[in-house]
Parts: sequence; structure tokens; C-alpha cells
Amino acid sequence: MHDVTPSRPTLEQVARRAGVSRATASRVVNGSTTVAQPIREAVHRAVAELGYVPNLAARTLVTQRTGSVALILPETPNRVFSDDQFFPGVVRGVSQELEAADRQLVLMLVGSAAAHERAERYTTGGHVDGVLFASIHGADPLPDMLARAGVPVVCSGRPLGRSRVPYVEVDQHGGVAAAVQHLLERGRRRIATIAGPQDMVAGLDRLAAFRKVLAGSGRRSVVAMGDFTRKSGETAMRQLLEDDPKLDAVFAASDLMAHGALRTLRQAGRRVPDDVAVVGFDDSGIAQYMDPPLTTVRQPIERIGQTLARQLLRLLAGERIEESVVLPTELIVRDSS
Amino acid sequence: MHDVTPSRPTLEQVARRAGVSRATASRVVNGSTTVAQPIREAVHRAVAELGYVPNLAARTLVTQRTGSVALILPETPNRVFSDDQFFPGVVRGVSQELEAADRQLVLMLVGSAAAHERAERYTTGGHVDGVLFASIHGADPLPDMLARAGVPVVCSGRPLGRSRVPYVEVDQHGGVAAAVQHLLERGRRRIATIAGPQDMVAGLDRLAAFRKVLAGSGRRSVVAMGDFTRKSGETAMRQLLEDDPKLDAVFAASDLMAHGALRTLRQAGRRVPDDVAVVGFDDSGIAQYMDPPLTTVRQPIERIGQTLARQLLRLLAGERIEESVVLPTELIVRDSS
DNA sequence: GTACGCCCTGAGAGCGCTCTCACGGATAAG
DNA sequence: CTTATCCGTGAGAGCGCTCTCAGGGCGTAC
Repeated sequence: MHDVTPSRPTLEQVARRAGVSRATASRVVNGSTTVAQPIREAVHRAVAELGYVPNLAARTLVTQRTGSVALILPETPNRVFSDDQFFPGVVRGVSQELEAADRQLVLMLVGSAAAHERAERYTTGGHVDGVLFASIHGADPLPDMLARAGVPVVCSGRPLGRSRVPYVEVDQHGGVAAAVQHLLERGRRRIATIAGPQDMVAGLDRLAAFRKVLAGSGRRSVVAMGDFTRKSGETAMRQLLEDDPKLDAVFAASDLMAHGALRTLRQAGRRVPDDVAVVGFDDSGIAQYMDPPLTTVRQPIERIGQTLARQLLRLLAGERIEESVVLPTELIVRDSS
Repeated sequence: MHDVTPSRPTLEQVARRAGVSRATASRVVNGSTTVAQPIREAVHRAVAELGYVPNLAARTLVTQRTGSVALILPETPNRVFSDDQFFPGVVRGVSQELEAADRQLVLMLVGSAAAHERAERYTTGGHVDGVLFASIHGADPLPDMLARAGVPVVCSGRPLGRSRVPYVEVDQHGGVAAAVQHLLERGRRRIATIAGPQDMVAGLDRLAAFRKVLAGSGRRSVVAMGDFTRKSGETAMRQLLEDDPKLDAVFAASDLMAHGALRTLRQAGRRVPDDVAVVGFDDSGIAQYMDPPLTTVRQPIERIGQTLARQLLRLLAGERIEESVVLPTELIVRDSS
């Protein structure tokens, strides 16, 4: 008597084969300890023989929990992916942590307005247990909306606007301060900066920190705007050289922009670090392969992802969490300064 | 009479508010055209007023379709993410295409053996409608297993082993041939190569193509092994210089390895391209920012992702698809050769 | 005017699972 | 020996949805 069905076996079939009720089979599958040893074994055997895999949809329907978490990456056409290290790093950290908790990662790249709306429906619809946001642009209302709708949310980077969504950030100020301090100690007098986009908190904070630290030293600061990409770094550097031909140091708010700046400096015949010292921010993979290897502020990207996930998991477990977690940054001195 | 419930509204509530049966409400929500105009409007209004969002789990339970697709990235600790462009590019392409089809992307990073097994259970368990594989290492049995279990699968890169899983690949041979041909035309005589890992089809194919093309030209080939990372490129280049100090060209099977090679060459006092010409493969973002900007073979990474997704969608729609799709590669000549 | 057919709507079953509740049997206490 | 207690198991409801099937209403044709 073969009861091997070609389609997916159900709990009912497992129960029948093990000679128990569906309820008991369910208990065993879900690891309840109140089931007698021999019965538990019988059920496990039946599960193995039938190749039973629980139907997640059915389980979700009754438990109201999906076992998955969304990571939303608000993506402007060429930004998120040009932060080449940031994105994979965060994804990886999140993924590791979720895996340990046996949850699935649902990735949502939100570029268009349509995608934005879809993500909203999807997440408010209870299709995921919680939502993670990476690098928010501007004062995106979504995190706050979700939080208000009762969906657990954690953001990467302090959300702009007056929302009270919990977040994970790095010590931007400390990192920038270390970088500028380092340049001052090296005897640099005219320090310029290439700032990041001012609709992102990382761009904002790094510029604010730069200004604050330099103001403290009594030196004037020349600023050019970029958007974290290489191209913008190149352009901004050109601008800077025009504004202050005598500058002897540049702090770029991202490694990629520093990379672009390096190129402009080379084209302009400036030697690095002899004529101009350059410091970046991120310590992405390319930093040590630039010419010269780049001095930069390291941020623990993968740990950001891990922390993001960990905080969300705590939220899901019903714990209260602190509104913000600040991760340390560290100055990595190489040859460009 | 307020029937606004604090919890998520169900279809039942929408139906009641619109004064129709649940069946009809369902029809409207799912876009059936057989419903009378005024009723349709009434239902839509109720949906809007209540903020109704269908419960995916319930729908999945009866339709047996989840509306989501898994993208599996078999990840060795430092590989996938050091291919910094490849991973985001593929994800992005897949994501775009799935979004257009209103499907969710479930990302699975499969590093450990445990994760491998989990992914197997998850995907065979019918929790996703189909599975996409990116850059398979060795002869991973998973794609084949899934296909056999009736799960629609599409791979990126021809799977090793004798499986018959449909796949999307790029014209490796054509790209390598163009690169080598270009070097020969520039008058290079001693062309070496830094090969990729030989447990990946991209590594294998590029080396095979290199050998074949050079053999046709009657020139000898010096080969060093790498694993697609910068570090390995650096090391391999050192090896190459030792093996053949008089080499005048190098073809690296990835841009990252070319980057490493560039550094070694600089340290060894070789000028590029004057003494040694260098050509890479990928045309990742850094290529044009290397010093000198790198000549390389461009592969349409994002399009790989799109095609991957598109093929899977066709499979899901019940269409038959060709076993393989080959995407073109293109030589981008810059200053390193 | 009647009969037939078609179109639109509603009733109801059931997807696979979890969980509450009740019940039977064994054990302990009186 | 009886009664109370407790532990382990089974019965059954119900999560929210889709989809089949039947039926009512109306138009058309005879």
C-alpha cells in the first residue's frame, strides 16, 4: 500500500502515516516537548519518509506571522549601486543575522514612485513581519507610516524629519573629526571638503561635522558638493581647485568621491600627498587599491546590517529597544595623507 | 455605524460594506471584467475606505502560487561580494523585471552548508514560484534537484556537470577572442593571462578561450591562477613576471584581478601600456578609474539579471524556453593597452 | 406569451495549518 | 477504593481567500 503522492505531502498525511492525529503531528513538527518520545519518533520518521515540508502559507494564515523580513533600498537610478560596498555589505550583514534567526530576507529595491507605492502596500499588508530601511533619501514618510501602522521598523541612518523610528547609525562626527584632526596634525592649513548629497543624512552629518571641527580650529573651509559618486568627486575637485588653488588637503565624504578627486588632482598635476592630502570616508574595498592608497574613515558596514537585523528581531520578539544605536568609525591612515 | 476595525480589514468586510458577496468582492479585487460597473465601483470604494490589502498567505493557500521568486547567491566568504559590480548588477536587473511582473524578490545568500540545506527546503517546499541561481560554484547539485522536483529554475552561467537546467550566459569566448586579437593587433608578442577560479564556469571558459585563441596565433601562453579578487591578481602578476620577465601583455579574467596586476606592475617598475599592456574582463565601474583606465571586455551584467528573470517568468507562464540564452560581450578599449 | 439561454451574482466548500478545549487514562492523595 | 489532579492526545473550528456551481433575472427568439 503505497501512499506516496506525487504532490506535496500534507500534515494530514504525515499524521496518518505515523498513526496519530494532525494536532500531534503539528506539535512534533513545531518542536513541542509535551509529546511522548515514541510518538515523536514515529512522526519524525513519517516526515522523513514523505519528505514533508510545512506549507508556509497555511501556517502564516493562522499564526499571522510570515517568517520574513523586508529590506527596502530606496534607490535613485545610479546611487545605491555606485555605493558599491555599502549595499552588498549591509545586505550581507542583514542576511547573516536573519539566517541565524531562521527568517527570510525579502529585498525590495524602491526606485520609481510606483515601486514606492507597491512597497507600501506590500509591507503594510502584513506580508512581512518587519521592515528594514537602508539609506533613506530625504524625509521619506514611509518608515514613519509603517511604524504608525504597527509594523516593526528599523532604519539605517537617522531618519530626517521628526519621526521617532528606531535607527542604527555610525559615529559620523567622530569619524570626520578624526580625519580633520589628522590632516591638521600633518600640518595642513587649507582643508577643503567634497560633501555628499544633502538629502541624505550621511551627506548632511559629515558636512556639519567637518564645519564644526574646522571652525574649532579657526581655519576657513572651502566646500564643494557631490553626490557620493566618482564622477561628482571629479567635478567637485575641479571646482575646489578653482576656488582655492592653494588648498593642501581635501576631505571627501565618500571613498568614491575621493577616487574621482584623485583623478582630477593627477590631471591638474598635483601630487598626492605631497601637494594635496586626500582623505575619504567608508574604507570600501577600492580604498587600498587607489594610487596612492587612500587614507579613509572606516565604517563597519556589515555590522550596520547585522545590528539593523538584530534590533528588528528584538522588536519582533516583543522587546523594547533603544531609539538609536551608534556604531564606531575609525580612521585608517594610508599613503594619501 | 462605524465598522472601521483597528486590525486589518478582510475581504468579508469589504464585501459587506459594498453590499455584495465575498465572491464578488474577490472578483473585483482580482480584476475580473464580468462584474457590473456600479458594483465594481462600490467595491473599489469600500477597498479604498477600509484600506484593504489582500492577505497574501490566504491567497497563496488556495492558488498554490506565492507571487515571489528566489534569487540564490552561492556565496563563498569573500567572493561574491568582491565581485562588487556583478552582484548588485544582477540583483538590479532581476528586481526590475520582477517588479514589472508584480512579483517579489526573495534573496538567499547561501554560504554555509546549513544555509544550503535551508535553501533547499525552502525552495522545494513551494514557498516560491521559481528559483534563479547566480554564479554557481563547482557542480552544485541544487539547481538540478529543484528542476527535478518540478520547481522552475534558471541559472546564470552554464551549470557544470550534465544537468539540463536552462541558463543565461555571456559570450565568453567572443569577448576573450576580441581582447586577445586586440593585443595581437597592437603588436604584442608575449601575452600572459591571469585566469579565474577553475570551479566556476566563467573562470573555466575564459581560460579555455584564451588558450584556444592564442594557440591559433602560434604564440605560447603563460598562465597564472587567480580567484577573481584584486589580491589574487596582484599575486598572480608577480608570478607571471617571474615566469616570463619579457611578457608584454596580460589578459586578466576579471577587472579586479587586472587592478591587482596593475599595482604589481607599477611596483615592478613596468609602465602600462608602454612595457606591458593590460586587458581585463567585466567593465565594472572601477575600470575607467584605474590608472591608466582599463581596456576591458564588457559584459551586460544588468541584462543578465533581466534575462534571467524574464526566462523564469516565461517558464512560470507555462511557456517553453530555449535551454540557453547567450548575451553579447564587447571590447572597450581604453588606455591600458 | 412562453421558452430558452446567457450573464451576473451568491452560497459554500476547502486550501493546510495551528490552537483551544475537552476528554481519557494514569498517578497521587485521602 | 474513591476522588482529585495532571499530563498527553484528539476533535474541530477557523485563519482569509478563491473558485466551482447553482440560481435568478433579463433579453431574445419563436
